[in-house]
Amino acid sequence: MSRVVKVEPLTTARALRGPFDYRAPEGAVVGTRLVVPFGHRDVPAVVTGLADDSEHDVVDVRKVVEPALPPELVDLAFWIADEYCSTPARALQLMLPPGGARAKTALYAEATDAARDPEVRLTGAQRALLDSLPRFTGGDTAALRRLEGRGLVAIVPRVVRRVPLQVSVGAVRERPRPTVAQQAAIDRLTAAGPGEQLLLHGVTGSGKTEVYLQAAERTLAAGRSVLVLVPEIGLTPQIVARFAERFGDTVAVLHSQLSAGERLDEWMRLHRGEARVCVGPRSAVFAPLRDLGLVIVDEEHDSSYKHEGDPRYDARGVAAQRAAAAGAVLVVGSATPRPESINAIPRLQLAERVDGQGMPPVRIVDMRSAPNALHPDTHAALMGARKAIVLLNRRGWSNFLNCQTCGHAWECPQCDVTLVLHAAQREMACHHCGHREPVPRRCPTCGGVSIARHGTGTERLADDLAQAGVPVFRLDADVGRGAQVLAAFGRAERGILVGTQMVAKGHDFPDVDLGVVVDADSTLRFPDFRAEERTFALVTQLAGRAGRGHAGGRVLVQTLDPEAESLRFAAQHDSDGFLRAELGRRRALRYPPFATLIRVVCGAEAPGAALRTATTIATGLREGEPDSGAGAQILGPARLFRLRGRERAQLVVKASDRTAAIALVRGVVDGVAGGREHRGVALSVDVDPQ
DNA sequence: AGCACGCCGACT
DNA sequence: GTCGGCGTGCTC
Repeated sequence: MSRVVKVEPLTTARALRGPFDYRAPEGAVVGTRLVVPFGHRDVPAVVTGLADDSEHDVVDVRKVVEPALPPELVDLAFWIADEYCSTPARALQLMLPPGGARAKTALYAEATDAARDPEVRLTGAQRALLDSLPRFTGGDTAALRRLEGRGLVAIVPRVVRRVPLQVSVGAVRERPRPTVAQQAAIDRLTAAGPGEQLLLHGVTGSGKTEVYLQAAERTLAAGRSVLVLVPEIGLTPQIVARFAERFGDTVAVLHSQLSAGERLDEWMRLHRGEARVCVGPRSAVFAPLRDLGLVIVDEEHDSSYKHEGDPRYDARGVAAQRAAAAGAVLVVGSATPRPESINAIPRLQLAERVDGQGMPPVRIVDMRSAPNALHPDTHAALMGARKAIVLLNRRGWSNFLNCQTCGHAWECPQCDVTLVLHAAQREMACHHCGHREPVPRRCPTCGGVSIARHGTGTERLADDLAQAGVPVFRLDADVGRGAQVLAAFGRAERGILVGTQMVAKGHDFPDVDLGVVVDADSTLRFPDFRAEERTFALVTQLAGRAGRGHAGGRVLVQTLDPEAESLRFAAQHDSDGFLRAELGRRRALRYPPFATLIRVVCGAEAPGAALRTATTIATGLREGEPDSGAGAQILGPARLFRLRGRERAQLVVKASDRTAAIALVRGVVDGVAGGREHRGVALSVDVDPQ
């Protein structure tokens, strides 16, 4: 029995990391959760190791907290801390069971032996009540309490499970007969050995989900568990429903739209091994599944797999690590796989839709001489369509207001961006920090009353189209229940679904006959090496949503750059051509997957502090680089726009040796974070930035 | 990161 | 006289 536990206190400080030693409580193992006295306060903590003695004077822990974390998740946390240049404590925070709720109990009544005595005198109602037991007391608590008082009934609290899924019991759908291509993929997946990775590249509608389901079925039959990651569960209820339908109670879901209680209960079902399939978004990669046999990452190109807080983990990378550590098979699937995946993972293809239809024709619409947000041809097509999906990646009414007299532009007081007009709320909002202010009546600088509204967002476009007399359904972060909007659009005979990127995800409606990308340049012009990939994926995904019905369909893509390669390939549905060209470009420019990028962002309120710290880090990196073996270029530092009142600066490391580069950055950043001259500067390291 | 300790200025 | 400013140092 070890006498000392090695403990990681769950603090957020970069400069502070364990392990710290405490006297081992009874039964402590790796993963045991604790509250420990730390400094002048009590702090939650996790046991990360055991030892016989310590060089410190150890003290007792305050308490042991149930349930413990599975030890594999403790290992995974250390891997994340290293891989994403964070700390073990921050990584461990990600693994904790959902907080803010306790197990729910209700009163449960059972008849005692005394109740069986024929001498007992009861009214008819009491007899009926006794005969209905055992059950939860429900509305009969008072009556049952009276019987309890006579010793005829025992009432005890019992844990009740909160159930987030409506599993349609008995509605188990006939499983479709796989196509030849699906069967080949299923067989290949089933034959895959421990730790093997496969990429399922299937066009929209090619039946990837059925392949996942059958692979999952075989994994479960072999006694192992299955993890299924999806981009955003609110917009992809269909895949959850299909897993639930096929596997019933064995499926647990974990996502932010569940109540805290539901989330805890689902987590506990996984922890106890009652549920052996977990479906969820990014954070579900930390689900406490045991004996993992299959990890599925659906829509693997989706950027929501990247976490934007510290640690800035990539759930795709974490999923691969988890699968490798568990000896599980990893399957990543997409109609538009990332160049990284194509380069690294053997591919299984599903080239045909299961309904045998081809892809809809895509036309590129040249906007260079069009005065309005919609080209006249687009407008005409929309008026003639039965059901259309219109994608405009800009929320609000218009994204830029200025005074026609003096030119004053309205900007966020905290961030260096313009405020976006939201007409329905009669306010202007900053999309970065959430700042809001009323719509101005006059210019604060010159008093002018003529204010121009530039640019078109989803709110304005939806309004314009509704004016034209077509039923419009708007879907973006400003409208509450996205699933309800999608359901209403699905039921409608006719109409236009207008929205941001989310309209191109997950759902499928058989009768959509037109897809429109209003402003393909909004992703294309983004100053980012993934701009081409994003644009290609967006157009291809939208094309996949249009033309599923008998009438066929078509797609219009408005752009100021009709020659853009990503649009040309998307219009030809040539994903292999696109990937070949994109990989060539990435190789030439030394971008991922041919190099690793690491971004370091410094932010501070004090003027100049962020840039000063970034410069110190850049200097440190340049000095350390020759000995590191990372083969790294250090780009920057460069100023970023101000955010939430904080000045920011970033630098980027582009390296050949990933592990060496991560070690180099970690060393320099931890050194700077530990020193006091850069206090007040927040440091964020992003390995593989999006 | 917190939190306490400690050593200096302007108020009841 | 004390209340409290935030510089400095520590957390098994």
